[in-house]
Amino acid sequence: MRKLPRSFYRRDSLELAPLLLNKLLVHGSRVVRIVEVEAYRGESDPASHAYRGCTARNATMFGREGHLYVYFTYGMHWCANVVCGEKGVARAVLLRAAAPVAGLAELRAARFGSSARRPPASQRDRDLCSGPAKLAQAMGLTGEHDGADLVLGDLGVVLAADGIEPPASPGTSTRIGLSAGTEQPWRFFVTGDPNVSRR
DNA sequence: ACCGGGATGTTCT
DNA sequence: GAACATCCCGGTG
Repeated sequence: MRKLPRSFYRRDSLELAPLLLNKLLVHGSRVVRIVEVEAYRGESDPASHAYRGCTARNATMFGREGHLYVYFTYGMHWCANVVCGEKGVARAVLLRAAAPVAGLAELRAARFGSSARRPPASQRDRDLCSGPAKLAQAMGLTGEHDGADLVLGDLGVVLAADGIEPPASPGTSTRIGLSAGTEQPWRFFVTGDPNVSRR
């Protein structure tokens, strides 16, 4: 398991997004393998939080590459992005889904509660991280992790590579859940992985 | 299986 | 006041 250097993040979000597939996201003892992402491209992208410039909410997106951008939405959900590009240029990749790898008990507790009873059919492993807010909830990522440096491992959050390469031909589609910028095929996913979010 | 609506509160117009 | 990079549950077929 090899932590990714700063230079890995020094690319445009469109280039970084498919490279994030099959990378490991680590938070303490919890480890997941990223299987679905979306690229966002700042000022030129009407779907991006940075489309109308830098605000208190999206400031991390304009900051240094290799940091987490975590935002709050729909009054109850957190979503996590990886900031890339160069400082001052708002580029980020939304982490949309992942496969559980380690720390399954903690992932389940964070998503479904710590009750010891047998989970119902809806509480399957593929429901742990099969969406951006589910992924953040399972991994325990909230506003306190906004701005965390993945290269330094701030707050125990790290991005790492193991033996698994990104897919040579990832699946692609338009981005999900938007009302603008819906034309660009800037969603990338590991074809056939059961943890990829469903439409 | 699919579809519709409610939850819940921050951010920006 | 509206929108929101979402999710869950309960309806119906």
